Amino acid sequence: MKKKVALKDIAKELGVSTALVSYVMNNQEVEKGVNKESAKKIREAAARLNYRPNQIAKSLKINKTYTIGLVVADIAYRFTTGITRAIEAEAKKNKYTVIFGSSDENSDKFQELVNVLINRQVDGLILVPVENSEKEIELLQKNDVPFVLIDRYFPGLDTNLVAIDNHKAAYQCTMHLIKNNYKRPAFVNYKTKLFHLQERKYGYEQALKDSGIKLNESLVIEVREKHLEEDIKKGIKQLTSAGADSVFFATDILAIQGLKNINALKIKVPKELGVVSFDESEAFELFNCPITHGRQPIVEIGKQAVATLLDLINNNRVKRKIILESDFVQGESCGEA
Amino acid sequence: MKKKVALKDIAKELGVSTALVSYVMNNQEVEKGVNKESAKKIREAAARLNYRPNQIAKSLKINKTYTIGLVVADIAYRFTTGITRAIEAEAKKNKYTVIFGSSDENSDKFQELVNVLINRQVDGLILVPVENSEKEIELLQKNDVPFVLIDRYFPGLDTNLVAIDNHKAAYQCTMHLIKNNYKRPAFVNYKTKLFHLQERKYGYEQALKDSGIKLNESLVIEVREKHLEEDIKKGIKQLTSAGADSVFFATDILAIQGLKNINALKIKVPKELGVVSFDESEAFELFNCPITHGRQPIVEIGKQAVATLLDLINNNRVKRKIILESDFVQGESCGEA
DNA sequence: ACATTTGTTTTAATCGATTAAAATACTATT
DNA sequence: AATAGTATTTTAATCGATTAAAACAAATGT
Repeated sequence: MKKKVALKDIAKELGVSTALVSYVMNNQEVEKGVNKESAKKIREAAARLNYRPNQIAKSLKINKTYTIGLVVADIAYRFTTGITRAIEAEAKKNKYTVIFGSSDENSDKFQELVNVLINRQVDGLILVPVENSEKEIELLQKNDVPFVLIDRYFPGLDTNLVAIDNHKAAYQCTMHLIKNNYKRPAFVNYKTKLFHLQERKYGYEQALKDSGIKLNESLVIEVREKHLEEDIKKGIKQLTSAGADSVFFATDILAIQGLKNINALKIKVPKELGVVSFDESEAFELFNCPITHGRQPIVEIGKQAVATLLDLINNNRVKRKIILESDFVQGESCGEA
Repeated sequence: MKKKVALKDIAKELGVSTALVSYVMNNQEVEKGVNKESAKKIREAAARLNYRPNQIAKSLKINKTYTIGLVVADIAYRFTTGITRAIEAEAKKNKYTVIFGSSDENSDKFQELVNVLINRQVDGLILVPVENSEKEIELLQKNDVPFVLIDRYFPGLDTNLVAIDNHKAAYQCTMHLIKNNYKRPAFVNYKTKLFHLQERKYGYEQALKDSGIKLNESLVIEVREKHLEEDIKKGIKQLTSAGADSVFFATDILAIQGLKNINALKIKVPKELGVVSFDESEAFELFNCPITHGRQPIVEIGKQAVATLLDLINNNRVKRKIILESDFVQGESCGEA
């Protein structure tokens, strides 16, 4: 790479000091009372030499990088692409850049990523925490690193967060099945300790309870993330033979895998099996019928997360637990009501 | 944020110089002949004070950030999630971090992203160029910025690149239809100047020619990216009424939208219409039958791109145009052969 | 003529690391 | 005790910016 042009080079070229050049390059010519002629010459020289300020040197001096670190759970999730877009857009509005990494639901990788980002002096972090990452989160807290959790959080930790009311959302989805006259709704979830997915389970259970339907353990399927395809296949078979008349998938990924198997078994949706999913997927578009699903306000989550983080960074000691409502999108996969 | 612990703080704590601490923190104690006792004390103090090296200060001094800038075309593409994963993994093996941004197929945003990354002193760039970004690419070349183009490139520009043989891939896909006795294969593509998509078109045309099938303009659909849904809908109607017996979609996104419409029109695949796609999508899993498609060697593209870029960065003046072969995945959407 | 004011520019320290070269502290040898 | 040799540590410049404070220059007032 060609040697880069520095402030010094412009200064030398014109026989002025670097201070003057710096003032002009930062558009402080008026405050600092730089002669108009000089400013013009400096600007011209900068353009001529194709000067690009070294952001790193600047950051070192001002102790601020205007960078947000974002750690997502898996780059392949639809939630991830959405939230990344939303956060990038919102950050940009505030002149921040986003550096981004995916933990792939692995707590070691999560920790490593967080450390890399901190070493790169990001001004703050937006995190989608993974299973077993509480310790790392606590450490961040202890070290006063500005951060906001999104999508997921730990009820035992008093952190800033932006998420949705998963209990309510799941309750709503399950209730929708029941109201549409399904008597034996099954539930497919990950086998996990993650709070937000536990909440979805409790929501499901609460809906059954409030409707006087007895919880049937063989209608609750919990699959291992590492053995998704295998476990889902078994799960769908189990719930059909256990007499489920409908199923609520806790995530879009689970729904896709589930529907794949439902297709393979030639089970008709919604006639033979009602289906509700939480979160949607592009894949749903190719299914025989539109899938009814809960929908997260992704853009809003991104906005709130960035806003909260910037407040933290600017030393406004905020404490915010923002719980947003999710939408519900009526499809044709479980009746019309 | 709590004031961070610097080298100086450790040095002061122990009453030694920063040089000594630096040597130990970089595991150069043996080369630099640091006393074992001292090294131990320094390490302990670093741990006790929770020292985290300031990567920015280091980068400024050594004039290297160990960072690769990646600009993708759209974060929602499946190609993007795959290539990002592959590049991140490969970069990590070489102790590089990836900073990443999405241009959303917009050349202004592309240019802006490239500039942000350069100002942040990335050591090099991996770029998926967009329409009308030639000028920016030429500028990079003129300024000796190390970069590698992937997926797409400009035949008029002599740059390092890693891509696939799109002509051949499209030829193969089209030929597959013809060999399976389809006489009137249609082609759905974006309306674009992008070379790689033009190549796919030429591949389609060549296959027809070599099979003695006359090119029928009304079987070639070109949709505007900004009006995808609208144009695809019209296009599918057009090609069916023009008597197409099969269709080759130039990308997975086009295929999804196309199949959605094919479903809506209750056209049976493969009986009434054969389908081949280039690139696959998770969505295909929910279609009535597995979709036959060309597949890019994404991991390999990522590996080669990183390898080439690192060679460039390390001043090995390489010139590489790596054109990889794509695979072909047999489904059931256009016969069995 | 000198002090004061206003306008413009420079000086020099600083951010947190790295590192070549110099300095200092030991040990061993004669 | 002087010298040489080795081991260990410190000094100080540097990367490319920022910025408070000092310096300089020209214009104005008395």
